[in-house]
Amino acid sequence: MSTATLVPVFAALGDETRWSILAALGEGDASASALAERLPVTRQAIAKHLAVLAEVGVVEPVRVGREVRYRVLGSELSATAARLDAVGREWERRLAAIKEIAEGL
Amino acid sequence: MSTATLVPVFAALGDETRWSILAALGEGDASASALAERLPVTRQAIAKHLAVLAEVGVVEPVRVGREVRYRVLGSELSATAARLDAVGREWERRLAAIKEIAEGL
DNA sequence: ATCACCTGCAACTCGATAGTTGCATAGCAT
DNA sequence: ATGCTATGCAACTATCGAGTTGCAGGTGAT
Repeated sequence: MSTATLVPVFAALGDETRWSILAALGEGDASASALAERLPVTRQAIAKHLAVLAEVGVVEPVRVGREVRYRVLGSELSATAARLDAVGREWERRLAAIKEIAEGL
Repeated sequence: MSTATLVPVFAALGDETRWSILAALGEGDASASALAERLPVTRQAIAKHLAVLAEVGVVEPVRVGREVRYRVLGSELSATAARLDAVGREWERRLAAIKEIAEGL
């Protein structure tokens, strides 16, 4: 995956409310309505957040009868982390190389 | 570090312009003015972005005479990646445990 | 000393988005 | 069939943030 698709994931993860939703989902799959009972925001707001999270693949909708439960995809977070780590290491490598050139080694 | 400090980092990384700034800095430290010559935004906009990035520790200001150059701290990105990976793995672990209980194993 | 250049601060515009309320729709249960 | 509950869609508000212009203050060089 390219960094172009990486940025929206970070944008999605850059919101406290979404993390509280993810934290709640960490205790088991839940629907927007169920989450709304535990969080201080309305169901519609949560539904929007879930849509954002689903869009970037951090969360996955699962139909159960008439309700739609959401599941956290921790593997996606780890995959994103792996890409970020690669970027960080690459930058370290390049700057180290530049530093060496600057020092005339 | 807690996830409370993690969120602002993701918010900072959830912007394309900031990534273009980071990419430019990857070719060597540079000041806001220098970056403004290479990017399609004004110096002040870049200065704001650099302030955001510095605030979360992704970038570091270095005074060189009358100018302020910025350096990317790739290690910070890797550290953030490590924390995100830990969160992702923890979620996978918890959901796997819940699944086992649900299946009566 | 003066000029050129870089940084810093403030005020403003504007688009995106978090959040709300209201209503319509659809599926389960009795 | 009817009522309860869940989702979906739409319109609206308000706040936040990205970007701009303008100007003041500092620091280096000649």
